[in-house]
Amino acid sequence: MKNNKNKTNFVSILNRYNLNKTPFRITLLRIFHEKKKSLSIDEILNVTNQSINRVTVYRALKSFEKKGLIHQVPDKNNYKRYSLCINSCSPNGHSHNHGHFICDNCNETFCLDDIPNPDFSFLKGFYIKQLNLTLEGLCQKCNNY
Amino acid sequence: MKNNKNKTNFVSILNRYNLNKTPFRITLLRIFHEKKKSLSIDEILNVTNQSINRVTVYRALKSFEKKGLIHQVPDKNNYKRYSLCINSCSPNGHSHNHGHFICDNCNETFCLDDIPNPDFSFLKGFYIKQLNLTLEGLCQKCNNY
DNA sequence: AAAATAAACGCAATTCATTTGCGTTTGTAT
DNA sequence: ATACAAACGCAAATGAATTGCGTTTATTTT
Repeated sequence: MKNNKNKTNFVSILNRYNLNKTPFRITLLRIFHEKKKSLSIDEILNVTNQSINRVTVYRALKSFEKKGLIHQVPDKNNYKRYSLCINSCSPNGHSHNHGHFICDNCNETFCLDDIPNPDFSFLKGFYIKQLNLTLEGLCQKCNNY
Repeated sequence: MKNNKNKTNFVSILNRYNLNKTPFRITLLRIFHEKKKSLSIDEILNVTNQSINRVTVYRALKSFEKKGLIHQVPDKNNYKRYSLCINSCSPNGHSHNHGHFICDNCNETFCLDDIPNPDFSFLKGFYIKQLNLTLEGLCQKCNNY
């Protein structure tokens, strides 16, 4: 029951974002919701047990991004990482005011949903469209060992 | 006179950071000081009129970074970009509290030296080593047209 | 100041994440 | 049920960054 309900839920999300509902894309959306963190291509492939072609993952991520369902997040190693959009994203553009914490040790990425809004009034004449904030250091788990 | 003085200055900086003083590395350091912004490999090559090999630039940047003279900054397109370290960087580690503004139009990158320090006390248990702040939008020049 | 050693350099070749081409399969709309 | 568009898998291509290696230049030692 629960699974069925969730699946329906993911399907309706894909519907809302005008994305085709293939088995893999439903799975991909579920993975993002379950992991609650940013994901790299390899992390996705590991979860899916390599049953899906790497190129398919790249293309799915790209179309998810284009429709405003996920967004790219910065990564230490200049690889691509994606994270679910919280809100106010659309095919016309992304707008994010949440930051990311990347752990130097385990390489996990955490979304910081509520960053205190810094005062950028000193940037006279600049039009600020988007704020990207990335913290690096040690996450709770790695900091304790 | 002025040029000579500046050159001496760059040489002494390279000395302080234990870097070899080849003609190109002196030039590279000068470029960073003149441009006062983050630079990509291609931007550097353009300034040097392609008179230097691309691989040499990559290696110089890497050794500058290793010694704590420059640091990598995030880039929209996942290419490598580097920026002068303001202070408190060493071979043992980088620590930056300044942010960067990237213009969507002209693609210039501006260092924001004094960001108001946001309050991250809500990140209990996390050890924050580095803060990367990137703003995207339009710079003064592009905003006025 | 010359010789010895280490680092920087240029070139060609390699690596590796990401993208593209294309024929086939699957999802969606008529 | 049929037609059309999008997704898929495979192989090949792209392109930023790295590596190997022989040569040149900078630094250290004598």
